[in-house]
Amino acid sequence: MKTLVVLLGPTAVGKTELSLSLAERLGCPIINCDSRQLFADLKIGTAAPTEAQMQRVPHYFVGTMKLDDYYSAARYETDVMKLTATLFQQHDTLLLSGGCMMYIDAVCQGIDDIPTISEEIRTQVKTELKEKGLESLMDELRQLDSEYSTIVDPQNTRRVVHAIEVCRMTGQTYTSYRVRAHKERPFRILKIGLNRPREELFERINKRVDQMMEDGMMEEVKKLIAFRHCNALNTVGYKELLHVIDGEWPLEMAVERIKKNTRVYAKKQLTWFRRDESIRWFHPDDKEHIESYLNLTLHENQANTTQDI
RNA sequence: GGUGUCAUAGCUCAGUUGGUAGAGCAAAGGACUGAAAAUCCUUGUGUCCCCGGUUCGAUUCCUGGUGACACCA
Repeated sequence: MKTLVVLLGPTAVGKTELSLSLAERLGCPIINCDSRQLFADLKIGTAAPTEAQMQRVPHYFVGTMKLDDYYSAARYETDVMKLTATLFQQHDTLLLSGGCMMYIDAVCQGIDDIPTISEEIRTQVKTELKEKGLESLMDELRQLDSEYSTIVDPQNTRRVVHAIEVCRMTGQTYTSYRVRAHKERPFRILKIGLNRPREELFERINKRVDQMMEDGMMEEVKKLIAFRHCNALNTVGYKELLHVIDGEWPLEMAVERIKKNTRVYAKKQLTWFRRDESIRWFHPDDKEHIESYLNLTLHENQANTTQDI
């Protein structure tokens, strides 16, 4: 039986470093699961694996996309399933590493099969939102999909808009697509969560942001101004520095905001992970226990397979 | 040494004409299915510096400490 080891945890906890040594130990490549490290031009601000690190261990889905490429959790699911099907022919174990909660779930549980919204309908709804406001869209949603309209957060523009897009696109309710069925995977999934005491984590975040600034984060952002309207740049670090470039914020304030927003992001990740009881938690420095846990579980697995034969 | 001002949440401070207190920032909790580092929701944490006095009641007024700051010597 094949096993996908999922290494997850809040930002800056130390996933990259540990993933390298685990991958070397397991003799497998690393599949990135960070929605922003996928973009080629967001190297410094997303703390993407460096050239040297990727030389040590082959990585997939790092820097593979352009800023204006369209991407989604559903595509990620498809891409990863395709990739693992190939890689598992040569490896018994694969390592997926990252902190993108929704992408992890898309791979581990699957995501509903919803048609991709056409550009036409997207702009249509967007314009209506601008002209008539969210309340009016909510009214429409009550008409189109009354069931979802009672569940959705009426203040959350994104959710309301998307539901309406699906209804218009398909002529059916969004609810009818929202089955949330757990998909069976042809491999076993082992989730390893990394976490540290808050204080420790926050200190690492603060230091890492300072380091990013030293490493030329500002220059990185300046080069990307032409792409500022891409969703990929609606990312912690980039959006704050754009305010500096626009002369709206002093640099110092932006750096503080980046630190704060990164802390908030880490908290959100932890909130999401907390409800996932299948995660086995470790301190990133506790390599010994992580490795022995992996050895034991993978070994056990092998023994069982042999017996089955 | 003298005089004055101040002492309230993790920080900066407001306030209570005496009925045990609230803003900003920081922080905490949560939601989440094709934009997810996105998007959205909720929450005030307190020996009101300490000992005593007045009072039914003191964080508030008074005496005395302690500490910080300013000015004068």
